[in-house]
Amino acid sequence: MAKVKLVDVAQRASVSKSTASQYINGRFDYMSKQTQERIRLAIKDLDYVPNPIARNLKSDKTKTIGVIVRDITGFDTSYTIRGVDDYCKAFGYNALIYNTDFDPETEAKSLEALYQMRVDGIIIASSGENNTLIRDYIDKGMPIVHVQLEHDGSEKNLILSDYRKAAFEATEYLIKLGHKRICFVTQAFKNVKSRNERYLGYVSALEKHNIPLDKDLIQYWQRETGFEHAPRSVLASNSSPTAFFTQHLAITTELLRHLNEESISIPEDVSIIGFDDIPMAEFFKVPITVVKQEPYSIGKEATKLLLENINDKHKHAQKIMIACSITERQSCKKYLLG
Amino acid sequence: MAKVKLVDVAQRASVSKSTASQYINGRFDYMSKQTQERIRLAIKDLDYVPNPIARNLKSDKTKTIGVIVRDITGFDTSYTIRGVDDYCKAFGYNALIYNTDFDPETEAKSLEALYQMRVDGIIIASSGENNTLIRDYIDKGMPIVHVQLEHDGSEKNLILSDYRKAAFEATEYLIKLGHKRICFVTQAFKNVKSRNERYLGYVSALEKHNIPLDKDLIQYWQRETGFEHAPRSVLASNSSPTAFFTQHLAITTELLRHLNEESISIPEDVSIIGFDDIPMAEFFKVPITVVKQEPYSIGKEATKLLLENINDKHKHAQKIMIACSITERQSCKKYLLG
DNA sequence: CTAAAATACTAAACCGGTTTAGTTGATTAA
DNA sequence: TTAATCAACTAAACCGGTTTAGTATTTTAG
Repeated sequence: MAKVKLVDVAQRASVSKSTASQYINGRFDYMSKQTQERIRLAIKDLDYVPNPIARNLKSDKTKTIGVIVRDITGFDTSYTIRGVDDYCKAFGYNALIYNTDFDPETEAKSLEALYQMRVDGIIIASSGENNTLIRDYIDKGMPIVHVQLEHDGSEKNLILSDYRKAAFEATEYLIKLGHKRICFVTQAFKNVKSRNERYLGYVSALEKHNIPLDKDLIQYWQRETGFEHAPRSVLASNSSPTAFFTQHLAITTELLRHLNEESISIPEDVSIIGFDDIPMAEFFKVPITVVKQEPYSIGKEATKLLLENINDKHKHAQKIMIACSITERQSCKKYLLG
Repeated sequence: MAKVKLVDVAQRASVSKSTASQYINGRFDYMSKQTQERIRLAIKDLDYVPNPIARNLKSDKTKTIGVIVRDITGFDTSYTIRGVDDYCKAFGYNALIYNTDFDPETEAKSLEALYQMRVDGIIIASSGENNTLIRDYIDKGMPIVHVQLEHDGSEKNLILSDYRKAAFEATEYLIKLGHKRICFVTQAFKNVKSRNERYLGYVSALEKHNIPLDKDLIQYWQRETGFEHAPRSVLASNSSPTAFFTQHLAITTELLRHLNEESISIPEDVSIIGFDDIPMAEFFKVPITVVKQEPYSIGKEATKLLLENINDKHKHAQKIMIACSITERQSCKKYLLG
């Protein structure tokens, strides 16, 4: 590869390495026009390209950040990454992606790998299982920005959707269509504040419209095992919901699959609104109405915040919330009965 | 951040930097057990982590590869990236993603950026507009593997789907359903061999079944301007196709949109088979039958080949083709008339 | 008993830049 | 006239490792 180094340039321009280096870095303060010209020519003639590794060694900066996500092939995730990457490139940074596949151990390993690699900072959509570990890295001086997920609330820098407001609006949207028994389908709350926020939004919409909260309408889903209670049986139960409000694309997808299998029609038999936009929804048998997040903006904002943290160590922590919006499609119908 | 360096370890273990370095690199050949133990402890006590930048400087390797794609948010592309990344991580490499958004100029810039960064190699799904440039980089010693696209055939290392076979099979699939007038919808061939290969597959299936080739059934689509002839008018023309065979997800999508708008039913009015799998196809009004590529495998194989090239300079070039498969859904029906 | 070989290390050069602390000759101010 | 200032550079240290060449001591072979 390119074997031309700074000494070669310096020699050809008949100056010292130091002067050549100054030129490369645009510090022409005490350098005659002729010298500048000579160096310029030498660089051009030799096709010289500075070695960033050597530079980084001295500066102790890598101009690289790490991004830890669950899976880059996720629809929203891929856009978050795009946002991160676009912002990075615009400021001369590179992003290294680490996929955890929802495994906290892989997450911990990724964190350590990025730390050892001495990336300048990390953006993480964390599992919540490694909170102490993450705090350790922050204490060691690694700037870290959380995205998408807030856990115990100890996160200092984070960018997320305004989950509470979004859930409130989605719930109210259904209520205004006449729905009163709305099934809220979520993953176990655990210590995930972002999930709880959605719940609070749901609850406050019910409260505003004087609809009593029915605990049986809170249904749980797990990535590994699916629904705790089959959607069919939930529909047939006493609480007999007229609408589902699913909290993740994965839940929406699995619900749709279940309903299809049971030949339960949407929106005739039950209405659905889901969190997260759906690819190619326009071609669905029933295009699903969703609460759309802004993954691209989240990626951009997260990177912006991270770079600020990297370049200004005493920047105060920030929590930024990004509005969601309802994309109305055809999975919710007016429910006229009491 | 971690300020502990090799000297600190050496000092604490009362050995020289050299010996400590040997230990770090697992060369215990001439080192007493006690010394090893002392160094081991020193590393542990000090929580020492070697600085990869310093290492790279000496080895002139970055343990990083570049990946140039059109857009990481693409469905297939995201899986290709996943394949690349998984393989990379397994061998201690990192992948840097560069999105070009189909712009040859951005592609050229990405190439240059990666070159300047001294990545160990590059995987590229190229536009075909920068072939000479790419050749220059190869000549400068940069290992480059092409994926997904073959252009003038001068590409030495490449991994792609077996387009000809796949197109043959898709066409034959339609023929066996009774279709004779199959509209082949493609981007302009230009010098893109991969597109031509598909065409050849289509043609040879027709030949095998003694169906004359009708040039009017070759229809063109462009990313910026869409269809050259509206699908509606193609259907109404003399060649009146009974099936469409679209060569890209983007084409399939736009065709679907057109047909929807014109209330042309699939598969009643016309059958469709498309290249590239479709996300969430199971929930479509009409789930589309597709020729599925294996983007994940392509990513893996490409990386495997690239790493081989990086570590064995005299490896001979390889062209690897990966089989596609038809995923039968509901967009093709038997066509019984002549 | 002695030379050769093996063991267990270390000093110093090196990777390719950046930066600090000078140096030199010309100009300016007192 | 002479010290102080300034313009235009350079030598050498430094970043944090790896590697080469070499040294001192012990063991083995003849």
